[in-house]
Amino acid sequence: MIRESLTAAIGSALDAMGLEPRPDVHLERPARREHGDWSTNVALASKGIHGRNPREFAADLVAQLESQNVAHVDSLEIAGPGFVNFRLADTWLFDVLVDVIDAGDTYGKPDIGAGRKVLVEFVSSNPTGPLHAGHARGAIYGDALSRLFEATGHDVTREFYINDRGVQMQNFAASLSAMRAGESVPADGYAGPYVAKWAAEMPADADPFEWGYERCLGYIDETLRRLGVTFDSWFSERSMVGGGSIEEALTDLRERGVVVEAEGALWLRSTDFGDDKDRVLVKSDGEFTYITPDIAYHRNKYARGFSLLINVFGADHHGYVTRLRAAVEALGHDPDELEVRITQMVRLERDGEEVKIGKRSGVFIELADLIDEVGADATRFTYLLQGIDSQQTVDLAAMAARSMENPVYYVQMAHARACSILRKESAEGFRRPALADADLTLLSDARELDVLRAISEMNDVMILAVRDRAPHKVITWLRELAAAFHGFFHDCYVFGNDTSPEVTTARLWLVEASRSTLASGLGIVGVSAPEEL
RNA sequence: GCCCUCGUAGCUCAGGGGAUAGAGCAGUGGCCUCCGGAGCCAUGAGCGCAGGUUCGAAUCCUGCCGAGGGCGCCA
Repeated sequence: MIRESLTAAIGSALDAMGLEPRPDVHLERPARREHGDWSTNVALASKGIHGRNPREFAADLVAQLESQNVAHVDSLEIAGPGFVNFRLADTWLFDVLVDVIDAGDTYGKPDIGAGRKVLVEFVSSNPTGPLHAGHARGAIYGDALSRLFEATGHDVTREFYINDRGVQMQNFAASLSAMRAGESVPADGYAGPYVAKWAAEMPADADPFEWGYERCLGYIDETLRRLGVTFDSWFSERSMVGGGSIEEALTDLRERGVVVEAEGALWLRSTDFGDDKDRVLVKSDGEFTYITPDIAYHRNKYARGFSLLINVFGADHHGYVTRLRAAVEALGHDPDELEVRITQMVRLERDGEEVKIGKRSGVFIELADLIDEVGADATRFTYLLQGIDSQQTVDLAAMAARSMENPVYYVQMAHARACSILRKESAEGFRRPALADADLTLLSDARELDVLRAISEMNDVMILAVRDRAPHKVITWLRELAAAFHGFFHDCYVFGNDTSPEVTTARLWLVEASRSTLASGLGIVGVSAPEEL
């Protein structure tokens, strides 16, 4: 690949110049085409090593590179304070096309993980009611991140932690019972319409706790599946109570001397590990606080041999992060292996009016309703448009629109158009020569080359997206690729009246490569790639 | 009061310490004998404020202002 060959060429040029120690070489795609196809700032960045004027150093570097006759490189120039810009022949883009066709679905997916075991915990909502729209961001982000890890060679486990023990579950069961008996729900109970609906379904002899638990979790799973989100593992909090692992965690903490008894309670000395106050583990009434099973849960995660733990939390739980990290550190684990990603809130609008979400607000939008209204693909794509660090505002009508202004439709349309051209190829009975026999140099239109340039960026985008845990970078790139393809589609007819068979052949291979890359990219974010819309 | 995230074009948002900060929508103006005009092209407008680090800052650091969220022996 071109990045590797250019990096290697610069490296050996630096060696030939006797630069010690050899600096890291950063190659980038300049924002402006006038600055060439590729650019390196190494003459600037290594000023501390060579101590020379960066432009003079760059001149020597260019001379070295020119003597190497690097493949595809047309010309080199020094620009600005000391950048070295590479201007490449279009032939490098034809290699990209060949790479895509050869690699198929594996194109642009670097093996960064080398099988590294990653646990992604997300959603983990209480099994006391349906998922609502507020859960969508975490669900979609967690799943897309998992897909991104998988696509880059990681061994991913998606896990849902079930808080199936404690006061909330008891309130929920009590509410079901009361509703079933025609009584009003307890003061701290659940009163949403779904409770009445489920209570009516509940058999008279059912245990409301167990029945409600199954009913609710089944519905959560069903809703998530409709979004294309499936979990490999459902981890029950109750399972730890029966198995004694909470007690083991407490014993472990005691032996490590990081707990203290005071005021009738057992406290974790979390201030020793960066927390701003110590936390109660066992209340004076003998009950655990909510953090105690969680400590045991995370102790279990480490014990299962994952080398990276990722927790996706909503912004309303961010205050919990410090004490959780303090707790795992108190257990002697490396807190750097635990990464907590916080998703900021999403404001849903309809006609400019905020649509309220929240179980207790009366008019909450169930996630299932959202999927009904806009569809799984549009929901996923829209929620992934932006990074999770920013609060997001989305309009339901815009999300559901079946027009090119809707980014999900725009990208899927590019794929569908590619498919329509390939269908036309069959319909016309066109006999396309093998790729090796195609003359790709006929792809000389700026539109054609722009498509190849966009395709060529996939590998770099994947590296950055997984490094930054940022699936939205894949989305941004997909939109650019789709834009390039639409431009090509508009200006370069594959079966035009005055298109020669040779040009048709080259363009068909370009269409094939585009279709493959679009489908692959959509797969990484979990959005379908229909052949027709 | 303390902690977290954010502040970029009229709106929704991209932006890897690099060169003249990008895209969509909205606005204005162009372009339809042919693969889907559900489109394509052009055009105006912007880094909250003030310092600092650096050859170079939207990006890193500090302070201020503004928005959202969080600070329990609740989960």
